[in-house]
Amino acid sequence: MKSSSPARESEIGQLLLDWHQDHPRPLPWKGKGPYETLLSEIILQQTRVEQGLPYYQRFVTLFPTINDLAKASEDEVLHAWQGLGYYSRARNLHRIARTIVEDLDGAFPQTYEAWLSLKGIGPYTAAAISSFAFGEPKAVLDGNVYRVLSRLFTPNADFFSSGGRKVYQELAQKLLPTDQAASFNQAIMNFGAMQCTPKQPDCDNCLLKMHCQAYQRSVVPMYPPAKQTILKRHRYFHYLVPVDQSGMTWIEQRTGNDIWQQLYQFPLVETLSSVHSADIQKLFLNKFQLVDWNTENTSKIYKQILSHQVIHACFHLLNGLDLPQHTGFERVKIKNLPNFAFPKVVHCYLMDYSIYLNAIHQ
DNA sequence: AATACGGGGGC
DNA sequence: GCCCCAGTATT
Repeated sequence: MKSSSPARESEIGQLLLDWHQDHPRPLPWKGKGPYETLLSEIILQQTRVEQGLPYYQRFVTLFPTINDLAKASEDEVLHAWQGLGYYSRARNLHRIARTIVEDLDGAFPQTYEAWLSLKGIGPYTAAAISSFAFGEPKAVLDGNVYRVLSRLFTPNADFFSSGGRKVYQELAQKLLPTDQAASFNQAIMNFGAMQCTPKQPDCDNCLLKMHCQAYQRSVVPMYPPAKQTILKRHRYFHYLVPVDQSGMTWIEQRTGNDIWQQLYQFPLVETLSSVHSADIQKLFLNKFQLVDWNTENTSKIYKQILSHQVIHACFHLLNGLDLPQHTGFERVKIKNLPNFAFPKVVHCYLMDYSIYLNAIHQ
């Protein structure tokens, strides 16, 4: 670790606070109560301010207080969330509101640990809410803070591992003046968003350049280090949805040391490169050599599906069926399959004894 | 440690 | 069109 001293750390902390004073970013949830803080922080998880803003406005209009949010049905909350993505955030937010109103008598948690114990609140959000709304001296560590710290101190630690993240958390904590936690957390995040930007940061006009290790060594573009990318290969999943005259289909259970262990799926052949339809058919005939089926019919039924999202949807469907717990093909009544839609990627229609899978794009 | 969740933005 | 994004829960 590069040399650093408490005096230097507090100087950097003060400079960030000064910068924040000179570069205010007024947002509607600033300086409001814990409810508005909670709303904004959940909405802003993985979401840009510009995208989240209209949703924040919608929520404070529809649900002005935490009591209104707790009283609302989950359906109403999800509807207000529509289009924002990561919908479990909405469910968690709703549950948190009910917990606070019903279990905590309307008293908001105040400490970092208390917030952290709620589902949907992780280390970042717990630090953000407890510091913004209650002055808890806990440093936030989000993507902006990570970038700023990385350039300032160029620590030899991998942010994307649990141990490395701890190094960054401690760096941030050391900079935080305990009596100005809220302002400091705002300051360092805004500094990352506005000054110490991912691309083309304005280093010439940066009031931290004297303290910035990356700048001093002229290696700012090298920081923060990119997440080491594990070599990704394409996997092509070809599903077959066979249906016989009696309205039965086949499914299989995944085995082996791979994703989705033990989960059920439509019969699958996997290839490492894309394959023409005729060749896929041969692969399936090979796989099903013991099964007597009508090639002419089935050839029209299978579809080549490349997205793993489809697999995910498949096991949701198939898990709902009561199946024997052993490996191999199972016969299932096609008419017993529930009427379902693959979320976002594929719609499934049941027509006569055939299933058609259609890729759709939203 | 790896994976899923979901939109929008950038190349 | 494809790749990326960095918070949280789950496995």
